[in-house]
Amino acid sequence: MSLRHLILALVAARESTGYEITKEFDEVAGFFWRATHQQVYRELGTLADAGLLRFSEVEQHGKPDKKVYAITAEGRKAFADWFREPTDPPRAADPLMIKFFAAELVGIDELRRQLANARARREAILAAYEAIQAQHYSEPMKEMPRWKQLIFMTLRLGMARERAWLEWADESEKVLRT
Amino acid sequence: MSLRHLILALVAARESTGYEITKEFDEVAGFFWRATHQQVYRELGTLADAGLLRFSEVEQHGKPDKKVYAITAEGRKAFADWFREPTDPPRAADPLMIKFFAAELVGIDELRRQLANARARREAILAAYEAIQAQHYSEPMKEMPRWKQLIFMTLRLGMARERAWLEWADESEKVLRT
DNA sequence: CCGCCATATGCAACTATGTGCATAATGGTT
DNA sequence: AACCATTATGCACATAGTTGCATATGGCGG
Repeated sequence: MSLRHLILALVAARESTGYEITKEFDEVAGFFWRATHQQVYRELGTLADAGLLRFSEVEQHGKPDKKVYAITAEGRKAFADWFREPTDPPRAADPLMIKFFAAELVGIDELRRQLANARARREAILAAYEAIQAQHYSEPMKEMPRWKQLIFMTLRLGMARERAWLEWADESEKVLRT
Repeated sequence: MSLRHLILALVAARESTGYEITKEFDEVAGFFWRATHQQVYRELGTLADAGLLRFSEVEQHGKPDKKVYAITAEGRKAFADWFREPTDPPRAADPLMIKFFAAELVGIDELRRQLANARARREAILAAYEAIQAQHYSEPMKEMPRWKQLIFMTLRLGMARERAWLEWADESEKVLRT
């Protein structure tokens, strides 16, 4: 599992509570990774049990108490070990492909509608990425600190992916018009 | 779940046994979808229990007996209903992005190695897709029957995806060299 | 004749992820 | 006073997917 390692990395970068990590996921959601607060709290618990994280309970006034998690030496080692292992390219299973595969059962018109719908969603995603770029990554890459370049490259992958998909959709629409 | 619907579509296209469907998955594996034989047999059972498929046991000589599954009217309807629902674009979570995100914890050199490794795998995948195209889809698309066009488009998406990734990798390698 | 391969099906256990619900403090809104 | 939003954490259950093991027939090569 990789969520485990992403949380490890987030906590390594900055000591955090489950709530804060969940918010980070919500903000970066889509162009990188997704996780619900349940998943986050559960993983934090598992990681703490395994000794890869430790936490201290912090009392607050005006807000409920919280648990601040920090990475341990063991956690750092586990992360580095995982990092050095080669990563399998993720399988990209798109249910829309099932619709292509089986379109003749239901009708090409309906497939066209499904494709148009998927296109609209993808266009919205790309627009959101472009807005993030315009807002946060408008300076030339050479001027960014290394950490920012790296995160920007993850956004660039998201954009490249959506653009490639949209070009494919153009081609598909052309074929379906015939 | 979508595997359910893919199996429904496969059985609708041609009455099949679990074994045959598993082989279809192995052959199409990667450019479309993946499933183990366990998953396939389990889904077939579930679908039959739900009345979306029915099966007849066929005795064979020289080979173990088999169950041949066919789609029911209910199954056809369930598939069509699913088809008409809009599909969420799948979240594309790539663990390599975690490595970009957290590279400074482990070192940029190691990230470069990981990127080179991922590139090699992606290049192999693209080469495999291109081989499939050369072998099975070498004629102009206009000359293909509709069903073949549609399946070819799923392969084209796989190729578009890998090419986009490789272009992104070029860009990333350039940035990491600085 | 022994082991391997292809055909054929399946259970059990585990991991991963998603959905729904529950709780609790405080401050602001209607 | 009732309700909602924000901060903060978590259990229980359901669904999806993976891994390991089990079983059975029969042909083929060594």
